[in-house]
Amino acid sequence: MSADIEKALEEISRGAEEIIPIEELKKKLESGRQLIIKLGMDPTAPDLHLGHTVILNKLRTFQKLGHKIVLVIGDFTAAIGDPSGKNATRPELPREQILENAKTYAEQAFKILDKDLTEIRYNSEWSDKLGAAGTIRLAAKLTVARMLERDDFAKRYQERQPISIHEFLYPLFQGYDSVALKADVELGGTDQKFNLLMGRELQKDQGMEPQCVLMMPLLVGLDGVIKMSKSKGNYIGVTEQPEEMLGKIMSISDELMWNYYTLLSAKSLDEINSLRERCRKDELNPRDAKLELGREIVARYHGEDEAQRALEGFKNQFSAGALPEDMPKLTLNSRSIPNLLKDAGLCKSTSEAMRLIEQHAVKCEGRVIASKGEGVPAGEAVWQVGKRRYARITLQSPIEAQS
RNA sequence: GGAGGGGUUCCCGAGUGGCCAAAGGGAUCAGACUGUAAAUCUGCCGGCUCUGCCUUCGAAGGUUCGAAUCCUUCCCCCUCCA
Repeated sequence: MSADIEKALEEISRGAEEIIPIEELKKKLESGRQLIIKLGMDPTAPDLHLGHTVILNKLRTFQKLGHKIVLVIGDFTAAIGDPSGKNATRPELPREQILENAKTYAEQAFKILDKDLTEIRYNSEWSDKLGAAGTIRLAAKLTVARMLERDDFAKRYQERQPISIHEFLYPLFQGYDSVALKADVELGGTDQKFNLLMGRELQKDQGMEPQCVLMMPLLVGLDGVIKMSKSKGNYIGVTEQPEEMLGKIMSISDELMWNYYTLLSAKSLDEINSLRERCRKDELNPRDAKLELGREIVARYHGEDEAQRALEGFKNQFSAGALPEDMPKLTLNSRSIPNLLKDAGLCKSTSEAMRLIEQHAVKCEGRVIASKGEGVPAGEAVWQVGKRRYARITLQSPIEAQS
């Protein structure tokens, strides 16, 4: 095996949970031809977050090696809803919603992928043509026993949770995508193993060279417990502002930071291990290691300058206690402090504002507001709620003190 | 088609006529401690013109001085039998 192939394989394997079978992948790479790399996307969540980028980064690796990326938008299969890792049947999505989601998805994916080297396909293109007869032929490829081996189905079956027949079809259609595209490699999360392997089965059945399967681990969300997902609110979106992004990365636990380093950073494993070792020996404050991770990730989506700016802002604000550089500027005319906070969007409701005032969480020009009945003179002032919410508010007329 | 179980505030889950804006836990949020980390402790945890008022317990009606709790109809979910 040549040194180039060796290097490519190393790059591809990095951070991967599992590659099946690695020998075949080696052979494919050695063949020298342009490989077709497939990634299926279930267009249910339109906003891309760092969790999705783990796999997109891997696709980018393939792209850099000159291979062809095919993003398969599962507009057909979305009508089924991927049962992977679910303990319940998924709701069906309306068609327009699917297309809308897919569009947003693709746009955001191009923050990472080279648009010119990426092909986007919709799987309804070939799946629609199958028809009822084709679907039955497809369904004949797999036995119920095999299907029930799947962990998620097995679990649901055992727990007497319902499994709809159509959910059995999902892996088959996803596998059929690989047949239609003649995919060489398919990427996916570890929860996709069964579906990914189905592609191999069906391709073999068609007398094709079966695809290799590369699985990436799921990225854990900000809470450090469950996987990153929009619906759980524990995510960092790729379109988020630099400050927001950096702030969120800084709020993850130290332990999670190393996981993020492995899956998201472009640094070599050696570099990462060295950082880790230095933290362990107290030569490096874990906070600084985290700042470096944050800088790298912000730079990826917003550029080096923006990252540097966010980094400085963060240091000033939290290490030196300064005010953030840009905060919302508002002109208001409110009748009491709770109303002011609500009007400014710093609190959801006046009730919440009152609670926060009682908890000494509200500051005006750095001074803690002791009572909701305090008077406030007209003019500009910086208001702060908690550690993160700020606004520069110009008050048109003074707020009278109340008892 | 038949039998049974269930829908409670962000989530889980108690409550079966007044003491219920609704126990307990979780999540979030805030305060203390910090490195805007974790852990820990404390508080808050429907809304408002806030010592009071208004809206919430699947939906709509009804009984009652008073209903999340009782009655009627409807909607939805689940289990078992076929």
